[in-house]
Amino acid sequence: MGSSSSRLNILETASKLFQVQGYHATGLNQIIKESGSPKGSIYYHFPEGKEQIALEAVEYTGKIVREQLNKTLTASADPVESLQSVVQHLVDHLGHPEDVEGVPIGLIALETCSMSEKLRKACSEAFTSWQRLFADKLIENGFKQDRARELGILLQCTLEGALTVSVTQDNSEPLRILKEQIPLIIKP
Amino acid sequence: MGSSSSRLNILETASKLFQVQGYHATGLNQIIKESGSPKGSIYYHFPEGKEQIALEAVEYTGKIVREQLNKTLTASADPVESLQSVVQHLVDHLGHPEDVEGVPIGLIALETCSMSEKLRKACSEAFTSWQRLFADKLIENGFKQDRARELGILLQCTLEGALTVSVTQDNSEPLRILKEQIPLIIKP
DNA sequence: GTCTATATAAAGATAGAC
DNA sequence: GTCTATCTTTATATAGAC
Repeated sequence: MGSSSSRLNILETASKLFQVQGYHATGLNQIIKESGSPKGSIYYHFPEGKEQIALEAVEYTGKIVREQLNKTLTASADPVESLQSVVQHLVDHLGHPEDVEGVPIGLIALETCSMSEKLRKACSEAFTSWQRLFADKLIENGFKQDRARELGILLQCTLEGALTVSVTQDNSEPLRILKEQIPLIIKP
Repeated sequence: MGSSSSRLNILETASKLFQVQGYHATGLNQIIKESGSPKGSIYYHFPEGKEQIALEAVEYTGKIVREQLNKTLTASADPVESLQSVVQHLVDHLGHPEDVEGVPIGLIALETCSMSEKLRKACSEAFTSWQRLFADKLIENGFKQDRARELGILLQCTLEGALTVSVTQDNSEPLRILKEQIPLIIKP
């Protein structure tokens, strides 16, 4: 261990800050301060600086969200019901972005995709992995592979959008409407 | 006129930059440089500084997108067909964010909603106005008012999300899938 | 109304003692 | 591995000549 504890601590703090505030609004100074680590440590653990931290933060958040999605999706056998649980979970955490599942990576994706190809790819891969989880759930329930893939992408996009609009409007209605319309969208 | 030309020029330049790069990545210096206006002018026309420019840029972009949506939505009587045209229009402009309809205001909305209540409200109102355009189109075509409102919100969220994911993945597939699924989503 | 020079704060990054 | 002091650049913002 040794370094691990301090490194992970920085990464967790950075991940939360990047999610809520975005890449450019989050300064190294703030990461230092909130993580409790000194500025010297940050460049020891992440020698390539801010971009490296962001890259690892995106991968880290991608994995956490993947695990959370997996848990929620397997809680019920019915795909409609489990997808509705995913949306409900977002509604429940709307005002509390201190949890890692707040506004995942849409913000940092839009901020950095035209600036760093590395970061764009990392965000893209996180999105793809979530899409695949939705698709797999549908395949398990008898959907054809191509149709499941299509719906997986559509679902992830719709979630991303409804979350963005709910946060912006400070209102859970967009997410609640999406939840109600899930049965309509999930059709073979 | 007099001031109008210079002022509008700054606003148009700022709107494009905010859309593509976001609020924090866009510096006043860059707005000055690309608009050709001198730094003195920017504080003459926008005495409250960057936040005022961003606020007016969001309102400006909201209006431009509203006008563009209106045009596309009235081109065909059929709501499914005209909504598909809206999506196709986004696909066509994916790689060219120099047009104002590139990645409208999702980025600046996420960046600023937890930082400035003024800006959050401006973004929220732009979203609402677009949702209303979709709803009105559906009401014209015999949808009940409540159902049309619901679908208007869902459509705007889905567009926002599919655009975000398409830009991030550098791939029009998410938007194209959405286009194909519009008939499935638009059900009374 | 236009433009330049400058003030001031904060960013990312580095050096080097411990 | 940890911490501090500091370098350099850039950001927003202002003052004041023209």
